[in-house]
Amino acid sequence: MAGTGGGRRAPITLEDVAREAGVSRATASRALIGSDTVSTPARERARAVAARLGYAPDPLARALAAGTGTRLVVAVAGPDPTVLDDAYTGRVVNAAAAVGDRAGVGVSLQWLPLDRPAGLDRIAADRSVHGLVLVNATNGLLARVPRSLRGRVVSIGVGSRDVPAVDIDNAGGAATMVAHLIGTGRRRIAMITGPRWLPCTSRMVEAYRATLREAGLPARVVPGGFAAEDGLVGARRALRRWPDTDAVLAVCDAVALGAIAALRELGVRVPGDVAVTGFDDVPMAAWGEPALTTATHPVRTIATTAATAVLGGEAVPPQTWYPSELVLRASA
Amino acid sequence: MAGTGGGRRAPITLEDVAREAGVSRATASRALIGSDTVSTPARERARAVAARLGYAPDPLARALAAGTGTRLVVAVAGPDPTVLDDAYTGRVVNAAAAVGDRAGVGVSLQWLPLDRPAGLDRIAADRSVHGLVLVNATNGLLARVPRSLRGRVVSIGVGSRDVPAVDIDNAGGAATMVAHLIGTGRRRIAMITGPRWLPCTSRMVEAYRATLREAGLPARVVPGGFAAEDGLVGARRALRRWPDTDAVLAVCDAVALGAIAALRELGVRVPGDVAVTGFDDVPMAAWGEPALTTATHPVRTIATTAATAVLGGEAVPPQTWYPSELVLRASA
DNA sequence: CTGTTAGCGCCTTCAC
DNA sequence: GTGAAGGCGCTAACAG
Repeated sequence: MAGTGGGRRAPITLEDVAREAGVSRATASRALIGSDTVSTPARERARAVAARLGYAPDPLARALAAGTGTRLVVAVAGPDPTVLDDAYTGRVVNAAAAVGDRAGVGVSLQWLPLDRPAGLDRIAADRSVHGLVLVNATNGLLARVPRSLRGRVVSIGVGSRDVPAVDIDNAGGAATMVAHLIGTGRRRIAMITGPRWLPCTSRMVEAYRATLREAGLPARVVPGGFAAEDGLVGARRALRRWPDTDAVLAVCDAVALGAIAALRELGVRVPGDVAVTGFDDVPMAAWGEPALTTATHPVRTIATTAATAVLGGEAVPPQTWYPSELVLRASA
Repeated sequence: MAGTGGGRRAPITLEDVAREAGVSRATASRALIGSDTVSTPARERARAVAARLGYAPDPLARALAAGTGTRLVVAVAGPDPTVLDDAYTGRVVNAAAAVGDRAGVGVSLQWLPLDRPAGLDRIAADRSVHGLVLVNATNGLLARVPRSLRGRVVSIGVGSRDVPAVDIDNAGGAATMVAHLIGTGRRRIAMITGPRWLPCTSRMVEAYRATLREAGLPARVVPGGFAAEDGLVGARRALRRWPDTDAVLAVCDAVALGAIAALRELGVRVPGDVAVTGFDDVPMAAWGEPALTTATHPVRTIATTAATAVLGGEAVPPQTWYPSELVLRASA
C-alpha cells in the first residue's frame, strides 16, 4: 500500500494531526481515544488525517500523562535467581513481550525471593510499571501484594482473593494421566512432585491422590522439583522404597527424562517394567527413547491471557484454567 | 535498613529532593545526574537527600525529556512467526528483560519477516523504542537498517559495517568438534546444517569444510534447520546418499536428537556405528540415550552483552564472538 | 461540543 | 554555580 514510506526524522505528533484536521489537540485526542463527547464530523476528520499521516500516539507521553507505566514486570518467585533461566520462564516472557509490543509496553524480568517480599513493594512503588505478572507465586507472597497493584496484577499459578490466577488445569491433567495408567494395567503408581515450596503443583498431587483413592490404590509420593536431576533422584528413591513400582508419574517432562535415566541405570525397562509419564509436552520430549507420553501445557496461551489482562486493565475471572490434553507416545 | 517501608501512594519526585535539599530542581537534577557544573556541597546535599528519601528518577519522564524510548525491541528474523516460539528466542528475551529491568526499560518481541523489511522502518519511527536487538538477521535485512537506528542496534548473529554483531564463535566450535571426531577415528563425517536463509550458521559450515579439507577428508553437507524434524530428515538423507557415513555433525542439539532418532530407526548404533554431535548444550541433551556430545552456547551472556550495549549506547566492537566449549558425553 | 489552560516528571537551554 | 523558564507529547480539568 504505497508504504508508510521513508520519512526519516518525522515524528508525527498529535499536534500535526490537530492542525491538519483543523481542530485543537484536545479534540483530536478525544476523537482518537474514542470519547463520545466529540461531534461525528470532527471525529471522522481527525481519524482520517491520523490514518493518512500514519500517526501513532507516543506510549511514553501517554503513560506519563495518564500516570500509568510503560512496562510489564514478570516476577518469578523462587528460592534463588536460577528460576529465571528456566525454559518455562522464557516462554512466559516471550508471550508477554509479544503482547506488549502492540501497546508499546515492554516486559521486564525479575526474580522474587521467596523470603523477601520487599521486591513487591519496589515494583508497586515504581511509576514506570504498568502491571505485574506473577509466576510461581506462593500464598505468602500473594498475601503481600500491595493494594496499589490491585487490578493490574495476575498470577500464573495460584491466585488469591485479590489476585486473579491463570494456569493450566493441572489437576485435571494429572487425573487423566493417572486414569490412563490405571487403564493400561498399572497398579503401583509413584509420583515425583514439583518443588516443595510451590503450591500450584500441589493441585497435581491432590488429583493424583484422589484418583488413586477412588480406584482403591495406594499413593506413593516422592518429593522432586522441575529439573531432570530431581527425576533421577526421585525415581531412584521411589524404586528403593517401593521396588514393585510399575509406573512413575513425573511433574514435568524434564523430571520424566531424569526418571527414565534412573530406570535405565537400574536395568528396568520403560515402559515394559515401569511406565513413565511427563507433563508439558516440550518439543524434545518426542525425540528420546522411548518417546515420552505426556500432557500438553499451553504456556503461550496462559501467558498471553495473563499479559492481556494486566495490560487491558479489565476485570478477570478469579481463576482461569486451561485444559491439558494427553499426548500418548511410547513411554506409558 | 529500616525498610523503604510502607509508603503507599508517595511517588517521590525530583521536586521533593530539591525542596528538602534547599536547591532548585535544576541543581538537584544536575547533582544526581553527575554533572560537574555543581558545587560539591550542593551535590552532596542533594545526593544525601535523594538517598534518604529513596528517590528514583522516573524512567518515563526521563525518556520523554531526552527523546529516548523506554523499550528494547528484540526482533527475530525468519520466514514465519513461529521463530518467536523457539527456546533460543526465549533465552535471548529473558536475558534482555533482566538487563533492562535495572534501567526501567522493558523488552518487546517482534517477528521480522525476511521479505518485508518495512518492520525495521516502523521500529525506527517508533519513539517509544530505545534500541533494537536483531536476532537471526540476514545480510539483506542488515542493509536495510535505517540510519536513525545507528548506535542503538546490535545483531545477535551476523553483523555489518553499521551494525555490530555479538555471537558465539560457532566457526571455532565447529572446527573443534570436527577435530574431535577425526581424533576419535571418524573419517566420513556428514553435516546437517541450519536453515538456508540464515547466514550466521554458514560460518559453521565453512569451518566444517575447512577442517575436513586440511585433513584431506571429503565434506558431506545436507541442508537442515533448527528443529528435530530437520535432523530426522537430514540424517536419513545423508545415510541414503553416503551409506558409509561414520559421523553426523548437527547444527544444534535438537537436530542431533532428530538424527539419532533416524539412525535408531535405521538400526544404526550410536556411537558404535555412527557418532552424532550437537551444538548448544541444552539441558535435556544430557539425558537422552546416548547422552549427547555437544558444545556450549552461552546465549545468556551473548544476549546480555547485546542488550547492555544497546542500552548503554556506548560503542561496541564490530564483532564479539564468545568461545564455545566441547562437552564430551556418550554420543561421539 | 470545543478550545484553552494545566499539568505528568524530568532535562536543558538561558540568564543571573 | 545556580535558578527560572520552556518543552518533550499527551490527557484531563476547566471554561466557553
